[in-house]
Amino acid sequence: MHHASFNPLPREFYTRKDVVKIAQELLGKVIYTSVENVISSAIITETEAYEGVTDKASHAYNNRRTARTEIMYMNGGHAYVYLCYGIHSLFNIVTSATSDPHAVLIRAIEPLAGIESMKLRTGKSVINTKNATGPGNVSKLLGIKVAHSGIDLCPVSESECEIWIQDDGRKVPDTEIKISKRIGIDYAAEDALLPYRFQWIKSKKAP
DNA sequence: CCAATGATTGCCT
DNA sequence: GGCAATCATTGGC
Repeated sequence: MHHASFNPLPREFYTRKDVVKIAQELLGKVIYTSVENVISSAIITETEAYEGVTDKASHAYNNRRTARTEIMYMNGGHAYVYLCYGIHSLFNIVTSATSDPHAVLIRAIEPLAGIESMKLRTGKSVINTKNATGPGNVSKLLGIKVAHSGIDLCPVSESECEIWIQDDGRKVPDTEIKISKRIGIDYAAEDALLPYRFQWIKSKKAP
């Protein structure tokens, strides 16, 4: 049922205009990382959309361009990774076209593979394989660092890529998607209320 | 040059 | 619920 052969999402998935729709569709997709000769993977279970130049919560609000945010102006399908609070690397996926700086923040995952490496990276003896929450933790588990900012998520060959995302066939029912306002952006005034946060809350199986 | 700060986390009471 | 940790980035001087 779930196929895990190398099959990255195509560029066209990321270059669409509607970052909110893409954020929702990323639920159930699988992130793969190949760092330090280890493959890790995890299902995306929580995302947030950041809607470019019109979104007060976005780093690119009002066409703000700095060395850091320049990555957001790349074509869809690139990684935008930045350091938050001096401690945490936050992994985002750039979407839409070149010069339209949309991005999706990955906030929680369900780890699948590379669990032993995740233990080493986090220093934890137990990894939550049901729902590992927190964007800083996501990057730590998968080995994603600020140095990955700007890399292409649409690689041609498996050998030369460090991060990519696949649709491995998991269906996320609309009834299992919780939509709410985004976290930690109180400074964004009325935009802090936008329903741009998506969580896959799996229903418990019947006994 | 330099002070302020953040798309957070984990540990405290 | 409160709050400290910790530093690259940012913007102002």
